[in-house]
Amino acid sequence: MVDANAQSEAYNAITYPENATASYPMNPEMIKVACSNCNLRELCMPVGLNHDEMVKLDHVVSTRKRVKQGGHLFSHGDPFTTLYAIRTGYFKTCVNTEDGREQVTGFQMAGEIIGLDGIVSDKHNCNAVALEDAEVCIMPFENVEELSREFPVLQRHVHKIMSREIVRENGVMMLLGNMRAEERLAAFLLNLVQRLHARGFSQSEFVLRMTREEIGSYLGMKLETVSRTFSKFSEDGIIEVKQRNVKIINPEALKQIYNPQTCT
Amino acid sequence: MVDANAQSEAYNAITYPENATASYPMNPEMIKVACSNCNLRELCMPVGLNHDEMVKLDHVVSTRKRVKQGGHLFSHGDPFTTLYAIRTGYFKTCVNTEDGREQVTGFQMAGEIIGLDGIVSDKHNCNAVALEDAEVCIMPFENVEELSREFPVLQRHVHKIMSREIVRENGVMMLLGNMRAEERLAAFLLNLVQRLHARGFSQSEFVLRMTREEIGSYLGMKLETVSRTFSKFSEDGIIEVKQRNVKIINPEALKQIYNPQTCT
DNA sequence: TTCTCTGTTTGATGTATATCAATGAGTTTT
DNA sequence: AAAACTCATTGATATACATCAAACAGAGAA
Repeated sequence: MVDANAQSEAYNAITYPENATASYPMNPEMIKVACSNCNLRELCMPVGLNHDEMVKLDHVVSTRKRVKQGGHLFSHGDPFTTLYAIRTGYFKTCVNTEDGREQVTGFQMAGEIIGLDGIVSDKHNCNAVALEDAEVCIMPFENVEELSREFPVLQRHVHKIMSREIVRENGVMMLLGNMRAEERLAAFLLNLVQRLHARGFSQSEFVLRMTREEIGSYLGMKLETVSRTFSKFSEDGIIEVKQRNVKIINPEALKQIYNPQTCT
Repeated sequence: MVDANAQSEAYNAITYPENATASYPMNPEMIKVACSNCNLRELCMPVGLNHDEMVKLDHVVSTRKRVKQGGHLFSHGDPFTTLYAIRTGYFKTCVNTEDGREQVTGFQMAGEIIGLDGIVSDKHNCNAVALEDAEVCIMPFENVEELSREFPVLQRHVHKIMSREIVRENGVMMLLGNMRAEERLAAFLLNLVQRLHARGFSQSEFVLRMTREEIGSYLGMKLETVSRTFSKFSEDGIIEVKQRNVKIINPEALKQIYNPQTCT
């Protein structure tokens, strides 16, 4: 029903120098990189730069780094030095209570920026875990700030990224505080499909990268409730679900269930 | 048991030119202002600036504005042009669903910055409502960005403020997604008292500026549950409550109830 | 193939919190 | 001072979701 690998591999096709790792013998996971010919540019970098500016911007990103499925890009308490732009793969960010409860605070995909939580205290305040083998661009925050002072358009872009994250979290608070299970899951699916569509994927079919438990953690419900709500949607003919393969049959019905907040 | 007005009036004592409003005849709510002698400086501005830098920073803040209790500092959809630093009074920020449900996304007090939600789309994405008569400093975002490019210390400060908001919201997501009513209220009270203490108020006694319903909206529970939980804490000898007056008798017990996340 | 493991689905039952309802306390208006 | 209003408290009952439990499905490993 859905090609399980299409989402990831579309971006694995990006080329970079074959000998890149050779210049960083101490860390084979580090890879040299240039934004100016990255096809995710519009997703993670400001638009409307001239050639000179693009060349300078290349210096923001120093190298790349690979993270295996289940691996931590960073963990709570790690010193913060850099932001990361996701190139391929999916991540979750999460915080934990002392007694081991986990709250997923977001799912991130290609082109999205991760690590903003670390700026305030120079330490990361959450964990970033790869949901599948992933590759990120390393953007040392010193560089970002330095170039931001030089390029107002980059400065504005950085501010917008942070503001977008604040607004996104406002929306999650609304979900968690005011909405019922069906509304939460509808909102989640609509958001996911919208972001995938912006990356050139189908508006209707996709593969979930996370478990029912992780979805539940994000949406403040138990995995059984997530599963039951999927089944309910399926019985109602709104979606087709088979394990992690999802096909949206009736997006309008989903939108109706998710009484959309005026603030989106 | 608690002096209901102390919190507000402590900051009303700040002086500013008596004839300030006269220079803005078109809008008597606008008041000229200087940060360099504002006693909230350390709360809303970076520390470690020399005299010249301070003078320049004064230009970030153009004027002040008063908002009456219940008045909107800004509303969802309003064009975004400026950040606001709260000088006196308390605010809530909230978002609404189409069908009228409200989610309070935060309570803000003196020295805190409000309006970051507007940067991403040049429109405000939430409402800011004064919980009591309030006064804010207007900081046109153009000015903030311009001076940020000039002063790395201000730039870093702005980034930290935005990052802090992201981390705060992560914590609220944890509350809403994983915690029970008692844990939520304990966390809320501890956070409030900590912020008030940082402003020179008592660590134990304070006056709530918001209704049970607003607390409930913030914490994802109904006003009756908020009230019952207050009563429970009171019966257990952890706090004393009378209407909006709260006295914390046993802060350790509160901390124990609020199984603190490792991420704070 | 069969075994094992992890993740998913579905059913039966329990519970924290919501809902409905009435009373009470403070504050402002008349 | 009484009336009218908003906000808070408390009780009785309802319910959405959690919890407990068992079966099931797909992916690797032996």
